[in-house]
Amino acid sequence: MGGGRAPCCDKSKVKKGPWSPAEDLRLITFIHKHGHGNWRALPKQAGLLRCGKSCRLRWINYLNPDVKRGNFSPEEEQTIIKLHQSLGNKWSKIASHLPGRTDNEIKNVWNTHLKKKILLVKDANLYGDETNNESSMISSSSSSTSFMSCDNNNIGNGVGDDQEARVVLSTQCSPSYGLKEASSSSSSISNSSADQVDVSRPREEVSSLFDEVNKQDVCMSDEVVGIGDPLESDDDFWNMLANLDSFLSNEAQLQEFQASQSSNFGEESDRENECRKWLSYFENELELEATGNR
DNA sequence: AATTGCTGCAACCGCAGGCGG
DNA sequence: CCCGCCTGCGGTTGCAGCAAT
Repeated sequence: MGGGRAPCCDKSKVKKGPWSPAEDLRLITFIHKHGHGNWRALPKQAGLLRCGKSCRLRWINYLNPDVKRGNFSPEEEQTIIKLHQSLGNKWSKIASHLPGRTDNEIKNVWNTHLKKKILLVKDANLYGDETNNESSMISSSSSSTSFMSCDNNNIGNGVGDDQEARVVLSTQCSPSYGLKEASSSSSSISNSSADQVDVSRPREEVSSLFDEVNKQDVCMSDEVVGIGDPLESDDDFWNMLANLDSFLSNEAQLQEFQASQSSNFGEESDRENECRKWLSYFENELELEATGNR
C-alpha cells in the first residue's frame, strides 16, 4: 500500500501521551453505552481529543473489562514461549491463545523478560556452563522463574529472530515480575479475573483519578462535546466531570481539597471514602452491579 | 542526599490487509 | 480492477520508577 495515504487523524488536533482518568471515563462510558462500531468516529462522538487508533488501543489494552491484569503465571509464560516458537512475533495470534492478555502486553513481557532469559539459556548452553547457568539465571532477573534447556538443537531454528531455545519453565516457582502497579493514567473500572488481579487496584486507581484531575490533565473539548453529542442524556455525568474540573482548577479550592484529604481522619480513610463514592457512582453510571461483583 | 543507569510499561507510528463503492 | 477508508498488527520510543553508586 503506497504512500500518499491520508493520516488517520489530524495530528495537530489530537492529544497524545498518557491518558487521564477523565478521558478513560469518557471512553469507558461511551463504549458501554454505544459500543465501538467506528473507532475513527468515536473520539469525536465521545468528546475526546484523541486519535481513533489511540482510543482503540487504550480500550483494548487497558480499559476493556476482559483484560486480565497482573502477573503472568508460569503456565502463561510457557504458553507464550511455545507459541512464539511456532508463530514467531505474531503477538496477536499468541494473545488469542491467552484469554485476557493483549498482544501489547505479551510483546512487552517477551521483550523485557522472556527474551532475555532465553538468551541467557542459549549463551549458557553454548559455553556448556550448566552449573553456573542456572544460578545466574535465577539471580540475574527480577523474575524467579527458572529456565532449563532440554534441546540445544533447536536453538536458533525458530520462526522469528528471537527463536532461540526450547525451554521448559519450572511451574514450581512463582513469577515475581509482573505488570507494574497501574500508572496514574491507567484506569480499570472492573476486574473480571480475580485470580491474578491486585484487588487493591480499583481503589488506588479511582483515587488516582483525583490526583490526575488535580494536575489539570483533562483535555476535553467542550466544543467537540457540544457538536452532536450523543451523550446528551448523560448531561449529569459530564456536568459532574466539568464541575470537578473547574472545582479543582481553582487553586485555593484545590488546596482546600488537598488539605481535607489529609484531615484528622487520616489520608487513607478519607481517600477510601472518596473512592467508594466514586466507585458506586461509576457503577451506577455504567449500570454495573454493586461493588465487588466485577 | 544526589546522581546516574537500568528496567519495564504505556503509547505512538507506519505499514499491511480487508472490505466496500 | 482500482481506489480509498478503516482496522489491526508489530516495531519502536518515551518516560516514570527503582536500584546502584
